[in-house]
Amino acid sequence: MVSALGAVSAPPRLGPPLGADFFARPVAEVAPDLVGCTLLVGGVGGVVVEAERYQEDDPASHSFRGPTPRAAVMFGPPGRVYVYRSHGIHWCMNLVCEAEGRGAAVLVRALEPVWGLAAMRERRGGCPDRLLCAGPGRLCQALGVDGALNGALAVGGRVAVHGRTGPVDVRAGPRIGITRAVDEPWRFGLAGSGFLSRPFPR
DNA sequence: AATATGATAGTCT
DNA sequence: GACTATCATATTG
Repeated sequence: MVSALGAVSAPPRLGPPLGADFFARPVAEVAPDLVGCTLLVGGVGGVVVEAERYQEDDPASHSFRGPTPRAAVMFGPPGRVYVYRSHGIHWCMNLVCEAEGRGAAVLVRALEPVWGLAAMRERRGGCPDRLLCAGPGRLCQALGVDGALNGALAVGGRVAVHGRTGPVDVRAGPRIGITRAVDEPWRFGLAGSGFLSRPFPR
């Protein structure tokens, strides 16, 4: 399918539902692998076009200082959702990776909106479609994600992740909005997507 | 197009 | 008391 933007667009079908085993791997593998997968919350969502990797020995990660009350979910079992509030205003959504006891997760930064467009447009107040889910705070608003979802399963039920339906060209670059470990190329994105929070340099 | 700024509240030092 | 894994709007070139 070709979107109105002419950008890479997802087929209107779902790959196989992913189980906890997908997330029970090193976050260095899961983060790039997640690009091209489909994230649904209550049947609303789309294709992951941008994600960032965070891990325990990473000074930019909430898990860096150990399992504080906020970061506890990051140290829990893989395949769960870690939601935190950013700058007092926005919610941000992560998918917990690696074995229980390891503080690793992938921040979902942008989706290509595909399913539940009407609901997303309403929640986002009628902004242009390419900005519906272009950023971690924006996509949480579009999908109706808030703190109540923190710790919930992401492998069935209200939150589900489905595998890719075709080949994917993944780019890597430095993460956004952090002040430590700024040079680590741990942001991954779908090459050429028009739904990124920011483009990747050529 | 690039950069600046204010909103706003939880978390950690 | 300082610092955010942000976003929308405003301003400047």
